[in-house]
Amino acid sequence: MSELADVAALLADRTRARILEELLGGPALPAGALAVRVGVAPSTVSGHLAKLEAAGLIVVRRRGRRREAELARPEVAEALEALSRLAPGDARPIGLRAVNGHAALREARSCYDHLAGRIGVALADDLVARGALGLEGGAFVVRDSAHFLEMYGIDLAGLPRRRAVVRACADWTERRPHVAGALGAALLEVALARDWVRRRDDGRALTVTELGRAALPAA
Amino acid sequence: MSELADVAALLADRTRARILEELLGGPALPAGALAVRVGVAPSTVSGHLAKLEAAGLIVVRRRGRRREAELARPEVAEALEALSRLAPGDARPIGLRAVNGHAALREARSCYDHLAGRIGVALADDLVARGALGLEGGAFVVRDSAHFLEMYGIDLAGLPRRRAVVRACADWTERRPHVAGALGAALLEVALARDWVRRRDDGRALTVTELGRAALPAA
DNA sequence: GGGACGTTTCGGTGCCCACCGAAACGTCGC
DNA sequence: GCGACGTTTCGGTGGGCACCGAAACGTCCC
Repeated sequence: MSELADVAALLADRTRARILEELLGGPALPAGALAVRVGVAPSTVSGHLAKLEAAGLIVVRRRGRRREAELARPEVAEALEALSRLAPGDARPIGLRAVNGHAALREARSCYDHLAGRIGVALADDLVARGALGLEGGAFVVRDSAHFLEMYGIDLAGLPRRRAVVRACADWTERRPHVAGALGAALLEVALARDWVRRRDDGRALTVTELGRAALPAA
Repeated sequence: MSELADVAALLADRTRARILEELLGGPALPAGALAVRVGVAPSTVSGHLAKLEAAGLIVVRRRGRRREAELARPEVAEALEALSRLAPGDARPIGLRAVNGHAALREARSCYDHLAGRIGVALADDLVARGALGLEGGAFVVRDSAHFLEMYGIDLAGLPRRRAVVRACADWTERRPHVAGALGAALLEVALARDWVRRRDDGRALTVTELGRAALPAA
């Protein structure tokens, strides 16, 4: 009964919540770096990561002598955002206030592992306009004409099948769907690799480069 | 810092989680009834309700000598559902398993205060088809031709303005948007008043009556 | 192989909080 | 008014858990 409380208990600890918020930024982080960022001993972080992994909220990859943690699935990011919408400081009537101080976040940001913000929404619109995607009742479907994406080095057939290939994700600031799922992650990778956008070191915000302004449909 | 953990802590207690799950069913419940349902002393429930109210998760109305609690806003229900999607038993690949035992829930159920399930989705589709609503990028907008709803005793102008008049709510079992917000709540009220659907006493599941099968677009 | 580095395990300490019962408070009905 | 009922406040008890430091473990680099 009430597994809900068990999951919530994992997020109820300040340190674990901070860890997950750091992971929300996108890139996988090793335990030691997390310890510095949230200001606790490495041993403490280690214990937390073990619990989060056991619960399936994060996955931990061995990478050399360090172990990098990242969110396990998009639902985790969605739950985190749904919870922060309940926070007292978040009583914005129509959805801005908290973001106003962060203009960069409105322009372009990564939502877990895919593009969000105005750029993300514009990209989704563009893919629909080009016929690559269809929007059917709030969910995206891939259309045959999506093959032009292979131009960007995205192999649709080769995308991991563990998650929905494409999924609509209601954007936080724009209140419009953008492309999440494996395709969304692949698109963000392409944008980073081609230097259209760059991660700002503080986490989830992205900077659109000159190159990106020329290449991306929204600029 | 990290208000997320504070909110999560409210949901992390088994008893409080049970209380909120009961409230998810829809109707407001007095403290004593909650005590019986979750199996703790009334004094314990009283303490929990005070905390939940202080945090703005529920509102408590005085009604005679009893105090009835209900969820404060749709975001609370959304966060609860987002969290239960993380529960270990909920590892359904494409979104069924947990509901399979509850065929009634798939057919029609109330999601916080509006119609959901197959009926709820069909209703939303129907309203779009009739031109009452438009679906613009994942959010519903009210169109002029929505006036025919007044036939059902729904006064669009008289709906409370505190919340979005109409809002798309991604349905749990159907993965399709249905009508939430004040209009969604009003529609559920109409359906209950005209005996198209009846609440089953166990909470959120609804039964579609013969009358409803004739009147509702989906049957 | 040896030493540095990142990570984990373990024991011990301390705090926070859910629970109940008893008593006080407020409301309803006669 | 006076009981009955629903609810709240308060003190005391108990359990669970986050935290750290020290030591063990595994991996990389020279």
